[in-house]
Amino acid sequence: MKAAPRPCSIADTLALVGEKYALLVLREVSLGVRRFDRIARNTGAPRDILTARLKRLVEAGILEKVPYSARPPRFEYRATAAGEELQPVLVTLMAWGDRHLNADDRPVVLEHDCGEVLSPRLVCAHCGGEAGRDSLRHHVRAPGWTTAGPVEPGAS
Amino acid sequence: MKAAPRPCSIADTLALVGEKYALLVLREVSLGVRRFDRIARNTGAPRDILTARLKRLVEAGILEKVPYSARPPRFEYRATAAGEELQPVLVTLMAWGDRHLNADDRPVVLEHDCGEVLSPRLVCAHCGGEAGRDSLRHHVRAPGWTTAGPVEPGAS
DNA sequence: GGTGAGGGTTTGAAAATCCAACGCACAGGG
DNA sequence: CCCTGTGCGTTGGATTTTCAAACCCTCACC
Repeated sequence: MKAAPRPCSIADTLALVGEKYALLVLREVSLGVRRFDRIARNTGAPRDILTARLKRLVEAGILEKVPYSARPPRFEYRATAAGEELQPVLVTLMAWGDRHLNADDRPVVLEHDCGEVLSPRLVCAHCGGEAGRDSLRHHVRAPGWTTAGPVEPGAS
Repeated sequence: MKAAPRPCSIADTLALVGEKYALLVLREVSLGVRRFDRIARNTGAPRDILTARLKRLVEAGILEKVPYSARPPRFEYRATAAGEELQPVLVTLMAWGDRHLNADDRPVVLEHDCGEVLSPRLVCAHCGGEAGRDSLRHHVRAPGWTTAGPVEPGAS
């Protein structure tokens, strides 16, 4: 055997949406841009790559194809419920980039219902307290693994 | 000209951490795994790729090299403040994978200070209200762009 | 009948990935 | 001293992906 990587939902999620352009496609769909040509232009993805990404995202249940014309057969792409649940990922990535890369002029600003510009904060749904590094503890449940690595750090 | 993609902090952030393995490296570092060999094994990244990713993340100010042995010269990799601010991204990705891919047996569980298993929630730091799709409005500030796309949808 | 839009597929060159092997610097043991 | 092992990479070559541009097909419209 040749040492499987750590079992992890982050890795599993990235296997679906971690390829180049996948999250940008989702961004466009979230913005209401649902057609092939527009998504291609707005993301910069080559058309053949976009074809592959859309196919994968549809198979993963993140997007769905909805017909908007029968003849010729034409579809648009919409986020499913699962797809919409990825929005916090987009928002969080955007907030990081706004802070660290585009501090002086943000390309897009999100306005929250309350009227303020959104700065997103991750909290515990249960107690409402901040969910930051210092308030979290990892419990590795995958058999054979610990926080540091595999139990048997070499052999099989 | 050949049509630049939409200016966007999500894209800018992904240009740094969107390559394969980059976020998994950050995951390991966040878990306290800081040395080359272990990161390689736990993520599954080929060693040459890992070299490239670490270099890029260090240059981006997300990780830093800290010497832990002078002779032979050896370094470990730690998250900078900017790097730690990416943790919400990891947590959010993990939550999605836990819900949609590993619902019946999560490889890793996060426990919040309050004693409960964390389910993360994104809120507005200002008012504390949920920051979901329906409570957000996009304002595109980049010149020449609207929510739907470029102002002049073809020409330059 | 010609033109144009929408949504892809094809083609071939360029870049990134993967994996195994190698290199180097040192530590520890015999 | 010699041999082995560990840590951290680098190198070489085969394999995949990406990319950009061109092509194709179906219709709508004039």
